[in-house]
Amino acid sequence: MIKDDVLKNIENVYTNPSSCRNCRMNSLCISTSLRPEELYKLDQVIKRGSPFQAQQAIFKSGDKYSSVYAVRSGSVKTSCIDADGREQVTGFYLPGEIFGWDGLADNFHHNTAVALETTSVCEIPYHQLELLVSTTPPVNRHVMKLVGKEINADQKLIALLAANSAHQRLASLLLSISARLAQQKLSSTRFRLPMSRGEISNYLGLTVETVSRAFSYFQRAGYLKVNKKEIELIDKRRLERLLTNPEECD
Amino acid sequence: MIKDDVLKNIENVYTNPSSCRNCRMNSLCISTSLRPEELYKLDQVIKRGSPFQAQQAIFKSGDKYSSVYAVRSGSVKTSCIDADGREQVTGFYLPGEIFGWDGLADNFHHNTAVALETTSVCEIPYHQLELLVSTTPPVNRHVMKLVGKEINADQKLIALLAANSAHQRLASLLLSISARLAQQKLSSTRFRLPMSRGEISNYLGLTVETVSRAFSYFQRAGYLKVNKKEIELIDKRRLERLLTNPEECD
DNA sequence: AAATCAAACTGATTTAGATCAACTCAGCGT
DNA sequence: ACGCTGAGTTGATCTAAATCAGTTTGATTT
Repeated sequence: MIKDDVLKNIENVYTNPSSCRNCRMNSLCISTSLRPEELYKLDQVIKRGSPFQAQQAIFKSGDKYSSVYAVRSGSVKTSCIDADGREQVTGFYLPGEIFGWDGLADNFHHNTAVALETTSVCEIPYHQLELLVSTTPPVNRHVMKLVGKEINADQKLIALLAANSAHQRLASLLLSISARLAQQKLSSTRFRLPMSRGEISNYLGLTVETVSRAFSYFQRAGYLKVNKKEIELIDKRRLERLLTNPEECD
Repeated sequence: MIKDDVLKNIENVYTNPSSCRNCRMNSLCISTSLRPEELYKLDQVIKRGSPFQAQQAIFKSGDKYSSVYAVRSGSVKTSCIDADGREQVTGFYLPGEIFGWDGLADNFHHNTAVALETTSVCEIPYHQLELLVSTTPPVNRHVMKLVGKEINADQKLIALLAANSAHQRLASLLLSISARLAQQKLSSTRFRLPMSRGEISNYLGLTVETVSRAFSYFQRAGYLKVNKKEIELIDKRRLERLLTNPEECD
């Protein structure tokens, strides 16, 4: 019977280690709060390709928009080319996070997405997701939530860039990464930054020198320890206070 | 008969001056590219309240998210309160444009929306829109397009704030407003800015003094004429060149 | 292990825009 | 017709971050 077949597949969802059901990321990702039937449908639609190498593009600006992506392991930056032809980093994505909504408006990507290290992603073909959305209201609600998160993240960055000092911007990025790692039950105090100083400074609207000096200052002030990309947050409390206060310098 | 009733209502869509069908904005707004039946359903759902006065809030940060809004006439700013308690303007919305997606992620508004002048809006109750989305694929596609536009606009602003000078930022805002007015078949060279210098400078991550000086510089350089909020763009070409070039000063 | 090269750090100097301080001007109420 | 208020402009000064100019480190090649 067809019905038996479906049931057997639903069972697979429970045992297949690469299914959404068993994915370590599922609490953040697209499958959150879906019921088994919905999860099964989603699982059917997701493509799990081979990993991307560091610096490899997942999609490029101008590409036809066909999918959104969830980071499974590794990390990704998205960037666009602005009016004067320079790259502008618009986001960093860690495991469990979704990227690729930038093609929604006109079916072409405006961003380029690049793996920052060896990275595997789940590809969710947008056309399929659209079908799922229109037949399964909880999926619709969840997709809108994810898109909403992207909007809120972008607006948070706007506020950061418009009104905060170099120290505040870097502190904010470090605390954001820390909090996002915590959500994945990873250490929020010791971690390795997947991106270069150049990528950080570009994202924060600063120069590499300023970012480098900010790291040195934070270390001197005892807020953290840096060794290249290795970070240990020592006094998170004071970093947080930096964000709200006009900054008591040196 | 019920069917006759429906037909009669569809007819009303054609004659009722406040229906989406007859709205001057409909080429930009949510009703674009919808077929008569879909348009009719949308029309049924939209609330058209009495206009808001200047400075009046349409929704406030923390409000339960229940609707998105289309500007019918007038204009709106959205802003949020950032970490250190100061206001940060995140967007300006002109006739035909949609705002209010900031509540999508968690059903609470993160922004406050305020009328910049006497403004009338169409309110689209989100729950109803959600129903419409799940029963009418073209509506779904259109809603995703609109949300995508918001994401792209936010990312464009990120790039502007991260990498552009004061002159470039102001030029970019003026050209953006000009282009958006043109879409409404309004003059793209002579217009009245609905927002104050303070709101412009906040949005662009600058001070009022810097914005004021930039206006004066543009006028001296013959790019435009300013009289308080009245703007006449004289040399749009050169303003555009400002955005791409490292800026040939004075 | 010497040579090459890029990323990151640090110091000296410059500068765009912030800050501080007047001043102008258009309402607006009395 | 009067000051009063707040938005906007302009000028003088200050400063955070950019720019310019090395230096250090570490990875990769030979």
